[in-house]
Amino acid sequence: MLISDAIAKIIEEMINEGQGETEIKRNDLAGQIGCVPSQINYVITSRFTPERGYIIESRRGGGGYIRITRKQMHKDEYLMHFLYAVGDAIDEKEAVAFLGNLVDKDVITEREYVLLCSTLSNTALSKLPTLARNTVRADILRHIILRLMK
Amino acid sequence: MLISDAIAKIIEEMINEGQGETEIKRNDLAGQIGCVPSQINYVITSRFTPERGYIIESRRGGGGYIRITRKQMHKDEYLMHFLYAVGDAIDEKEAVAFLGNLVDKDVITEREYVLLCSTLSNTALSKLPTLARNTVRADILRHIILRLMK
DNA sequence: AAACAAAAGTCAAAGAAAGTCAAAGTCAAA
DNA sequence: TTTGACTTTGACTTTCTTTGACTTTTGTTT
Repeated sequence: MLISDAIAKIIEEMINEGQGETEIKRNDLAGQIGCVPSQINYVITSRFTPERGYIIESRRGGGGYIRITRKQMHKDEYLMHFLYAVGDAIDEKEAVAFLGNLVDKDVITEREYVLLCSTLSNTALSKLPTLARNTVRADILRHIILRLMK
Repeated sequence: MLISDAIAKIIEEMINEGQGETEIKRNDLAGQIGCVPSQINYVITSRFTPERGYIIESRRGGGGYIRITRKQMHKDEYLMHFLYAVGDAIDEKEAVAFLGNLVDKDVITEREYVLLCSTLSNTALSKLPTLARNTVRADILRHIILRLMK
């Protein structure tokens, strides 16, 4: 398993134990795991992103910390937020992350998630050049969101 | 025998051993077989296609992989029939009719129907010229059907 | 206040995989 | 014998991860 995935798993557990919130000491955690401190940043920026519903706060210096909070939003808020956040182009990874959030918020079911993911996948859109793919995907995703807001 | 066929055979065996699913390391496999890595891609795109009931997922970079999943064909002949019936291109009206049928047969819910219709609508695909629209729609619809066969 | 120590942040280079694409080869059918 | 579908190959690109040197911010001590 990748170190980054292991780190992400540890952090997730901490967040669960802390009811949606945790505070980590970057250097300590890196020490425990046996990686360079900046890898913690990498994991946070690549996996605990706003699109996936996390908020990051931190402080340097003595008594410094990194706080990670899982965002609690309400359905309509989420949908509105997503509608804007989608933009006019979006890649598969990001789109899947958005839909994953909707599952977490019980806006869609796990099954709907799987089905909708398949409609947005690169392979489903493989006939299109990458650029067009991302704009068409954004169009489809926006349609989905609009439907859900009805 | 063609190298590509040999590769396909190996992959098939791996899928069988893995109960319908396997994860390959492209470079390793190419090394074992003694072909260039990109030939693995060729084999996958030419033989493990969605039309034949395979789903491909992959990741680049460290810890990268290619995952191939086979959908059990025999499981639902009804869907199988649909898969072929979709064809290369399909207009919105026809696609909606297909999905409607799935609702009638209780394969999908009314809500799933509405959501999926929105992903196949002309407005969602409005950026594409009519011709491309119908082929992309067919691709998406086939992906949906494959997912349902899981 | 100045200096020092203790965090966290930034960034770019190097490494590890997979993806893309087009040129060239093969081979059977027309 | 030309054509066209399918295959093989490899150069180049893109994505994701790991690492470490350097910077910035904050708290503590003199």
